[in-house]
Formats: sequence, C-alpha cells, structure tokens
Amino acid sequence: MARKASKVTIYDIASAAGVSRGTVSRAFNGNTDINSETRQRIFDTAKRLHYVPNMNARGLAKGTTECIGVIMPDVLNPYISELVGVIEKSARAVGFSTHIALTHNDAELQQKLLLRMASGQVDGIIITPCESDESVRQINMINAKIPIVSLKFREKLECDTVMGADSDGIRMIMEHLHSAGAKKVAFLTISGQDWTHLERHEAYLSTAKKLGLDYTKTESIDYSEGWEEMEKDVIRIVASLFKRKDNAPDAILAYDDILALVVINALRHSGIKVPDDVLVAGFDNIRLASVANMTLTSASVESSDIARFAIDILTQRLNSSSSSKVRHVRISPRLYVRDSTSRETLKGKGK
Amino acid sequence: MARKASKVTIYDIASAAGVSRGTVSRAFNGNTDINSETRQRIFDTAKRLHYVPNMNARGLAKGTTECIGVIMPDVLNPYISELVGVIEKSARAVGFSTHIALTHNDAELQQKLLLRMASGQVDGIIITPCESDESVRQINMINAKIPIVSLKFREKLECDTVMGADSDGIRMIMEHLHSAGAKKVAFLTISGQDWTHLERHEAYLSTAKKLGLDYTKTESIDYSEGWEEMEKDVIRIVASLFKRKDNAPDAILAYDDILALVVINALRHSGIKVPDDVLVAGFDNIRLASVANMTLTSASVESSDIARFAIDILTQRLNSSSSSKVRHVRISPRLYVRDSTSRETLKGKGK
DNA sequence: GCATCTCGTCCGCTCGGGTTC
DNA sequence: GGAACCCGAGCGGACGAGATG
Repeated sequence: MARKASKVTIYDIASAAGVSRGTVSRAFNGNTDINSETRQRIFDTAKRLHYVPNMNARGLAKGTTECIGVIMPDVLNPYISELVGVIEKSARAVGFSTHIALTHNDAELQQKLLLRMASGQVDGIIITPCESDESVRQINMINAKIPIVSLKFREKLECDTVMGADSDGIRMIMEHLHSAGAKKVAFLTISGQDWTHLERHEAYLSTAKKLGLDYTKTESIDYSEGWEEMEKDVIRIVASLFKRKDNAPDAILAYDDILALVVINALRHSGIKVPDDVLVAGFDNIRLASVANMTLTSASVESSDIARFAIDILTQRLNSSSSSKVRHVRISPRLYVRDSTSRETLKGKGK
Repeated sequence: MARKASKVTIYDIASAAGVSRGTVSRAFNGNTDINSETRQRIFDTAKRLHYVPNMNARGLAKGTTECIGVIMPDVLNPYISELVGVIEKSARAVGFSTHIALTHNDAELQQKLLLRMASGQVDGIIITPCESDESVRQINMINAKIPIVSLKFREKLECDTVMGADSDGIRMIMEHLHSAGAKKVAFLTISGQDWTHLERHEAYLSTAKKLGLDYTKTESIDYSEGWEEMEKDVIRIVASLFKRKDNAPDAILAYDDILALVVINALRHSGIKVPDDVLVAGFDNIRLASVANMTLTSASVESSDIARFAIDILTQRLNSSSSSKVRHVRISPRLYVRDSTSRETLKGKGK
C-alpha cells in the first residue's frame, strides 16, 4: 500500500532504453521517424517500469486532449442516463474519450465545470444546460474558446444545438389521446424546467385548441424539495383534479415518463384506474416505461440519434478551423403506445 | 463563432495588471503574501480578459488536482445512477470535483481509463470494477500510484473497498418471502456478473437451506445481446419455469430490481398474476421500484452511505501519507416490502 | 523586520530543426 | 539523401529564495 509517488517519466524510460526522450515520445505518438525495434524496446522498458504518460503534461504541450466533456444536470433521469451512455460510445468510436460531469441544475456549478473543462481539460463539450439566462451567457462565452454542442435550444444561444422536436411529440401524444376518446386532457409539469416546459406546454395548448378540446388545465409540480415531497405534491394535485367528478380530466399528459409513473401511482393511491378511468401518457420513452407495469404510453427521440449528431458536429468543429455557420438540428420523436392508454387490450403494443 | 485560441495566460494578465506572474498565481491560490488591493486588481483584469487558469499546467506544476475519478460500468442501472449522483455531491462537499467515466464492463477500456486518470488527471479513484481477474490486477497496479476505493470486494484486491452486505439483503428477502408463505423460491440472475452473482446466489442457497426450503432453482439470463434479447430470454425462462404447474415456483427472487421489473412483465405476459400466483422481489431498491406499478419489494444499501464511506476513505488516503491498513467496509442493506409480495393489501408498505 | 512582490526553475511532454551514419 | 535519432525551446503555472519598500 505504500503509495510510491513513482514518478516514472519519459526521462527514466529514455535512459533505461538508451534513447532520448524525444524518441520515447515519438514511440508513443506518431509512427514516424522511429525504428520498429527501438519502439519495441521502448515499449518493453516502459511496461517494465510501469510508465504511464502524464496526461497533464501531454495536454499542456500539445494543446489538445482527444477528449470531450459531457455536462449533464444529473444522471437520475433514465433518459439522460441513456443519453450519456450512447454519447460515450459514439465519442469513443471516433477516438475521443469522455469526461462526464454533473451540474445538479446548479448554474454556478455549471459555470465552474465549463471553465475547468475549457481550460485544457477537453477539446469540446456536449451539454444539457441549466435553463437560465445566466447559463446562456456562460455557454456563449466558453463557446468562443472551444466548441460546444447544447442539447437544448434557446434563441440567444450562440453554439450548435441538437434536440428533439418536443412539440411534435406532444402533438402526437395529444392526437393519440384524442383518438382514444379523451375530451379533457390535463397537463402535469415540473416547475423550474422553463425552456423545455414552455415548449411542451405550448404544444399542449395549441394542439388542444386544434383538436377542439376546450378543457385545458396545467398543474406544476414542485421538485425542488426532493423526490418525497414531489410524490406528495403529485398526490395532492391528483386529488384536487378529481375532486369534482364532472370536471375531472379523462386523460393526463405528464411532462416526462418519471412524472407519469408517479402520477399513475398517485392515481392508484386515490382509487382511480388507469386506463379505465383516466388515460396517462409520459414523454421520453425511458426503457423502464416498457416494463414498469403498467406500461406507459410515451414518445421520445432516439437518444442514439441525439448522440450521433452531437458527436458529428463536435468532431467537425474540431477538425476544421473554418468557422462555419452554427447548426441547429431537430430530430423527430416517435410515439410509443402502451397499456396506460389502451382500453381495448392489455397486450402491450409498441415496444 | 471565430474560435479564438484566446491563449490568455498568467503572463497576459500579469503584464496587464502590472505585476509578475508569480503574484497572479498567488492571487488565485494561497491567500498569503498578497495585498488585497493587488489581488482585486488582478481578479478584475483576469475577468476582463476572460482569463481561465489552465488546469493541465496547474496539475503539472502542482502534482495534485483536487479531483477524484469515478469509474462505473455504465449509468443505465438506476442504482448506479443514484450512486454516481451522491458520490459527486459528497465529493464536492469536501472540495473535490468529480471526473466520471464509463467502462461498459469492458476490462480493456477500464484499463485505459485507470491509466489515464492515474496519470495526473485525478488524485484518487472510486470504481465499480469489471468482474475479472484482469480487472483485479489493473486496480492493484494503479492503486500503488493513487488511492482507489472499489465498490466491489474480491479477495485479491489490494485496495480499499466499500460495499453492501448483499448476502444479508438476500437473506432478509428470502425470510420475508418465506414468512409470506413461499415454499418454492426461484432465483433469476444475470450471467456474467460473477462476483456479485456468486455472493447473492450463495446467500440464496444457504438461506433456502436454513429455512428448510427444499426447492431451489437458479436461472441465468443472458444480457450480452442487449435489452431486447434479454427481455425475450426472460419470457422464455418464465414460461419454462411455469410449464409444469406442480413444480412451478411460488416466488421469484431476481438478481436486481431491473430484472425483477422485467420478470413481472414477463409473468403478466404469461397470464401469471403477481402477487396472487407468484411473489416477486428484486434487489437495490431503485427509486422507480416504489412507483412502477406494481411496486416492488426490494432491498438495498443506501447509496448515500456507500458514497459517504467511499469519499471518507479516499480523502483520508489523500490527506495522510501514512499508508494505514486497507479497509473493507460492509454496510447493512434495508428491506423494502411492497405490493409485489403483499397479498393482504394493496396499500404499499415501506417506502 | 515585515508585508509584498519578482525571478528563475521545474513539472513531464511535444515539436521541429538539426545531426549522424 | 534518407531513415533514425538528439536537443533545446517552450506549453501555463507553482513555488521558494531573494529583492524592494
């Protein structure tokens, strides 16, 4: 356990192998200007001496890291988890390692992470930003130094963005609910998630209007106090929604799948049956949605698509010094119809 | 969008502020030997010039990073997601930033990540290691350079470890199932997860024996082909388990909650009712277990406990050069009884 | 003598011009 | 005239001894 500071440097292995440090360096990097025998000898002694090239030094000298930063609010939401996983794989596929960091939706922390990463830690950044003006400013500033791809869009944002067309997804779900017989769809959302909320909410309202649904009702759930409180909040809201039978919704559209699951639970708690008494739909199509009896109707953009685009754009930026125009990709989501909105059968449709 | 390589260095801000680079350095680090006016002036010009200290250079010169590495197989499993989140928070609470990386259970990749991190990227590492002998060797080697805390235990592992007493958890669940009337408990597990599987499986067998349950049956699910195939595999196995009514289990203990949810789904698919026909229990108590109708009986160690211990140990290692003895912490899990094993009532007990 | 600041070095590695056979 | 290799100069900052008032 004696923690040897074992500073085995390029010097050590150079002298041990009887060459200069430059040669050792070349052995580990380019394939040029080096005899394969020498290279092998260097590798051998390197292994023998447990040599590990120092990334800091390399990064300092080279000015590049072959590494991209991934900044996410958290990783609790399965949707983000999946996203992070595929981003990592995609990045690795193109020779980049990945440096993941979490903001917990704290703009100050996000600031620190951006600065830290932009200061030689990574070559580019993929971020799901905090939703505040402050956040936009931060990103714009850092984007002037290294390329950033944001997974949320905002007018004033000056970096590339990649995201799903949430409004289409909401529209699809609303239409589905409508064709399933729903006349009164309520929208349950999370307070604080302004940008995303706004888009989804607007889509909810406009689609309701387009479908001739007079009833609209939006309820915000407070998630700032943690999961427990949030669950209680949902129960409270559900209870109030169904207090007057004649004015109760016959369908609930939740901000995302997690919330939808919580809502279903709250409904059961109140003795309201899904989908018999009320239809419930979520958004994001998290993997568990298909197994978490009751399976959940949902919509989402393939996270692999998001990841692919994000990586593509980032690598393009990194490879070409040409400061081409900013790109904003919108990917169409897909609708997944499952038990929570299927009255006729209990065999899950969709996947 | 013109990506200014904007190399604003300590030199620039030094000359702009009319001081030497050493002073600038001190302004950003120690509070010693510097006039508060000067410091303020330095901060101001630093901000004006968008100066960001280069982490690579700092790390190189200082030999320390105030950053810990977190290496996980992936982040899809909610249990791990939660863990990562709390580890990050705990680390931040003690002044460390966090560098998260994913192995996807690939020992080779793990090797690269370990090397990279150990080469000046981080001061210490918390890892949920791949389960192979190769992995053990890697960790031991790196542990000689910087402290590692493993979240899985293995005899030959020479680093600190922190983990839950899985066997106790399994025992608790088994006893619960037994007292709920189960006589024939089957164990469904994931193939490939050797270490963890072995411990849980052994506990399953020994507890069954202790409880006088003659029937034992272990089925391995193949998860190497991805989620879809895994689901099919579970359906197939469930079908075969219940082919002969007289020899079918009356309870299923799943390797973890995710698998349990999949199993419940498969059971429903086969027309078998939970908990009426068969009890189902998982392990890990993922948050969704409490809302994913049917709610799930489960057991787990608080991930915050794990995180706290891991961080504690790591910081101790980092703060004291004394190479004290290796520690192996075992934290008792807690049992969560919910609907999937409650016949008498549908009101969820436990949380 | 003391608070404040400067300067030279080094951290470990990359890079490109120069050298050797 | 190459192929193979050496060397010196940084990359951006930290640090400690010495300078300045």
